[in-house]
Amino acid sequence: MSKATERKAKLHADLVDAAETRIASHGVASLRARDLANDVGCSLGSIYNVFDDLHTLILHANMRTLDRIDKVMTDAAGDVEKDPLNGLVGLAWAYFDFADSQTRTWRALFDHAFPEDHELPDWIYQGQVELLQHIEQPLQQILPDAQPERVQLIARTLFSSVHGIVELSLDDRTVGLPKEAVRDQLRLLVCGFLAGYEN
Amino acid sequence: MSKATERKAKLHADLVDAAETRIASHGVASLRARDLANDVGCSLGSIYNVFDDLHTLILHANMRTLDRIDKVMTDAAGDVEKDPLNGLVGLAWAYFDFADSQTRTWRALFDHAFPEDHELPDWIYQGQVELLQHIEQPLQQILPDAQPERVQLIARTLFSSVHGIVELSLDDRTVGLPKEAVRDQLRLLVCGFLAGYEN
DNA sequence: GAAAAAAATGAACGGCGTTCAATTTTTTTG
DNA sequence: CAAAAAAATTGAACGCCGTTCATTTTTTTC
Repeated sequence: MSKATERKAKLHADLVDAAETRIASHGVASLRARDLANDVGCSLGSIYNVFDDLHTLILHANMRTLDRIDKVMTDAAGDVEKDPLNGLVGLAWAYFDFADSQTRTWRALFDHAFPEDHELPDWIYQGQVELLQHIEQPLQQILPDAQPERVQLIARTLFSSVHGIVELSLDDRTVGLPKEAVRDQLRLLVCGFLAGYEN
Repeated sequence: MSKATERKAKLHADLVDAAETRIASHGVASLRARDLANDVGCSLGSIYNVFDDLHTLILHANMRTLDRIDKVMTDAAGDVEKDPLNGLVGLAWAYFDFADSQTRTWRALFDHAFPEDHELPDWIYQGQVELLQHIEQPLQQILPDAQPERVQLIARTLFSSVHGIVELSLDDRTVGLPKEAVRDQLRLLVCGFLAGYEN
């Protein structure tokens, strides 16, 4: 790798690092190009030599978050195969734990409003699809006769509803669940919903 | 009412009107103080004679949205008392219909990030609590032996999960349900969850 | 080592929410 | 009704922001 390409790659990584740190400590809304340039010791203009705009930089930080959630869910999956229903509950809990312990970082995934014309890169979409696959696997076990398309639909329903519960419970300004109640309710929701499906 | 107070009240109303219109057509993110001043024919500074800041103005527009959702849910409630379970499904559907048909307006309720120090007025919180009461009523019928605090908890769980499904399904950039599948899945979720509760 | 290409720089631009000194209008006072 | 006080209106100006670009510096090519 040429010297210039090396430096460019390092600046890219440094900027995403700095963005992650600032998002984690102060939230994505207060991310500033000038702060980032200071953090990594480059000029303001250099940021735009590496990224099209700040939105793209945020997307890279968000991709790392998606990867970390994927790891957390992989760990939580444990022995899903033995007990897929409790496995799904564990996945929901893991999602909540992540969001609860890294709220600002997690929020950046959904809070930051990208311009409507700004199309998201495919790897962000793929990162979300991979999360869904953690759900689809135990789901297919619970509903062995269900067609894959149906399993995908149910996985999205489960993810969306769990996400809603987590989101509102972590938001002080909306009528979400108190944090202490989230685990119980997540279990009731997941088990109840799938009992209703008892294919 | 004095002449001055009248004019101030009119300007207040006009500005909220203009904000609603702009939010509905272009989204809360592109709301501009200068545009609003033009819309209602006042000067830039006059806005700040009526509202502390734009956030407060948006909160008033959002409050109107909450009121409209309350109306929609009141209508949807129909004869909840006859069939509370289907009543709850109807409430979920009504919420989805509203969000689907007035997406930008509905999104402004949750999208706009108010400064963390900026405390929300109590009437916004109350507006949300009123929505919950539409859910609590049929819920108490379905679970006659449940304590009110428990019913409140379940109502929040239901609202949060329905909200999550609606939110992600209306967002092109996340892995939500396709719109066509939302109604079915909402019914399955509500019924399944409550079946799991079968007191 | 000279020419060409690439990267880095930071001042400058345009747009934003908000402020404020100056002005006009309304209300109160005598 | 006039004069004084209070309130509202105004728009230029401030400070901050993301982004651009002419210029300078560094790296690569031959």
